Amino acid sequence: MTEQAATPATEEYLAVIYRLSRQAEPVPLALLAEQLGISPISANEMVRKLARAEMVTYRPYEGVTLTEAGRQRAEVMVRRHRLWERLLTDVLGLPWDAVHAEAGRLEHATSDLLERHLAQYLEQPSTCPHGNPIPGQPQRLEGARALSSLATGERGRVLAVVNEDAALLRALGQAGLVPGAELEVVAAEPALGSLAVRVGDRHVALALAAAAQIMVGAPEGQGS
Amino acid sequence: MTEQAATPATEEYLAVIYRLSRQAEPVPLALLAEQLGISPISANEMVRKLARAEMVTYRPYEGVTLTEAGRQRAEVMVRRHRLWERLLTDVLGLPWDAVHAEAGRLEHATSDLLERHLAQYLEQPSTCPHGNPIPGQPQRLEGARALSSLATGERGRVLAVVNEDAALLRALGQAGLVPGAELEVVAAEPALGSLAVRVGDRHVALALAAAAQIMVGAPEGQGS
DNA sequence: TAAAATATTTAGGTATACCTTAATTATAGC
DNA sequence: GCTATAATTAAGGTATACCTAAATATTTTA
Repeated sequence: MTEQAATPATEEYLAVIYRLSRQAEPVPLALLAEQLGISPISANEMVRKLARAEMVTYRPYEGVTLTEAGRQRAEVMVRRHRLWERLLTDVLGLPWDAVHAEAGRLEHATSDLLERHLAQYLEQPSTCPHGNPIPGQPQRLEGARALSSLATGERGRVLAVVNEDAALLRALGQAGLVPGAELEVVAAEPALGSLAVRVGDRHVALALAAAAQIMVGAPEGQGS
Repeated sequence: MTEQAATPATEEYLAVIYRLSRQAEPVPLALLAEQLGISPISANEMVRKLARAEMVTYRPYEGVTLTEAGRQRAEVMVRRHRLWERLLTDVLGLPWDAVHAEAGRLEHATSDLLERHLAQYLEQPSTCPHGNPIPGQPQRLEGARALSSLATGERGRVLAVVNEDAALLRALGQAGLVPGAELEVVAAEPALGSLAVRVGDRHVALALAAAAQIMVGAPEGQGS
C-alpha cells in the first residue's frame, strides 16, 4: 500500500531511461534531458545522484544504463503507466493520444494495492493501447522490426508505436496506423527520407523518423 | 487538460480546510495541522501564504476560512477525490477503508479531461462511497443529524461517515454501519460517552466521538 | 594534430515545503 | 487583574529539483 522508493522525480528518470534504452543503450544524456524537458546540466546532476544510489551506471560522454535495481524500479513504473493507459482508453474512453500524459501523472500516485486491482480488472493485459509491452506480463513480441527498415513491397502488421508523442499518435490514428493494422510498403525512398504505405485501401506517406517509431511484425496468418 | 492551480501542497491544504469547515468554521490551525500531519508552525506558514494568495482569510487565534476563490479550487479537488473513491470501490473493488488514502494521491494527478470522463463513466454520482457529497452534482442531503445527537428510541438511516479514517471505516464496515443502513438508538449514555445502536439484528456500541462522525437522516419511508 | 564543436563539471542561485528553537503574543482560569 | 497555558511569529536550517554562467574536458572534423 506504500511506496518504498525515492521521489516522483527519481521514478520519472528511471522510467524514461528504461523506455529510451530500447532505442539507444547506453542512453545519451542529451536525449534523456530532452525527453524530460530539462537542461542537460540538471539531468547530469540527477544522473550522478542516481549513480550514487546505484540505480544507474553513468559513463561520461557515453550515457546512462540501468542497474538491476534501477531496472526493477523502472519496470514497476512503466507497468503502472501502461496499465493506466489501458484503463483510460478501454474503460474511461479517453483518446489514445491523450493517455500518455495522463498516465505519466497517475503512475506516481499508484500503490501496490491499486496496481494489483488495476491489473486484475483489466485481466492482466500484455500491452498498452499503443502496443508497447507491460512489464510483469508474459510477452510475445520479438521479431519486430521498425517500419522504416522495410523495403518496397514488404507487408506487415503494426505491433506498437514506440514514441507516444501526442501529435504523432493523433496523426497515426487518423491514418489507421494503429496496433493490429495490416500494411504494405508501396514505396521506400530512404534517400528522400520518406516512405509510402498502404493501410487497407488508404495510402499514407510518412517521414522515416516517424516510421522508425512504428514496430511491425509478420502479416496475419504468418505469425512468427 | 492542464492544471491552472498552484502546487499539490496548496491543493491539499484547500481540500482539507474545505472538509473541516463542515465541522468547525473557521478551522482552527491546530486541527488543520493535525489533519495534515505537519507541525503547527509549518501550517501557520502555509496558511499565511494562502492568505496572501487570497485563497483563505486567516484570523490569528481563531482560524482559517476559504475565500470564494479558495472554495472553488477546493471543490474541484474534493470532487476529484470522491470521484476516484467511487471508481476505486465500485469498479476496481478496493476496500472502502483504503480508498481515501489512494484518492488523496490520485486527485492531484487528475486533469479536467480525466475528471469529465470519470464523472461520465460513473454516471455523475452524487456521493462518495462513504456517503459524502460530490461537489458539482445536485445534492439532496440537508436535515442530516449526527448519530451522537439522537436520543434513546430514535431511528434513522446512515447517510454518510464524515471522517474517512481507515481504522474507523474498517470497524464501521464490520458493524454494518454503512450508508443506507437502518438503525435504532437502543441506549444513549452521554454521561458515559457511549451509545448503543441496533443495526438490523446486530447491536453495536460506539463512542460518542465515533458517533459524531456518522450523519443520519430519516428512516426509510419517512423521507424529509 | 590542432581547432571547432560538444559535453561535462563546478559554482552559485532559486523556489517549495518542511523542520526546530526561541521569542513574542493572546486567551482563559483563578 | 494577573498569571499560566497555549498559540503565534521570527529566525535560521534542511532537502529536493530545478536553473544560469563560466570553466574544463573530450570528441569530432578538417
